[in-house]
Amino acid sequence: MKPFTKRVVDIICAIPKGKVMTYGQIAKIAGSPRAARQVVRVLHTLSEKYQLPWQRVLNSKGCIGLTGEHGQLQRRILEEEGIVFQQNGSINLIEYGYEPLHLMEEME
DNA sequence: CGCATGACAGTCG
DNA sequence: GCGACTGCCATGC
Repeated sequence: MKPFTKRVVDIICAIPKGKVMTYGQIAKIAGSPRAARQVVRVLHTLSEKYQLPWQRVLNSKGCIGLTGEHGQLQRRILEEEGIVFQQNGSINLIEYGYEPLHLMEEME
């Protein structure tokens, strides 16, 4: 596990219940502002090996990237977490977006 | 070792 | 505000 990947995992695990984060946000905090793709890969790779809260990770549009059954499942889980979806099918990042500022302080 | 890819993001028209 | 293009970086073949 590379440092970046580990960092991403740590950040994702740090997301509290009822909050969500975007791939770009996670990537930026992890140390690579342009590594949203790697965050995606980490989720794909580790979500089945570890118990990562992948359902709390969304894209910059505040919407789930999946449209299949996994997407439906993710949406259902988020609703269980207390998150309310908007009529456009996305989530209000202003309210549910999680900003782990304490992690950024450690970076400094 | 080089090419292709990916649950994305940011910018441009 | 939305659709198309490009950038990024690790992983897989």
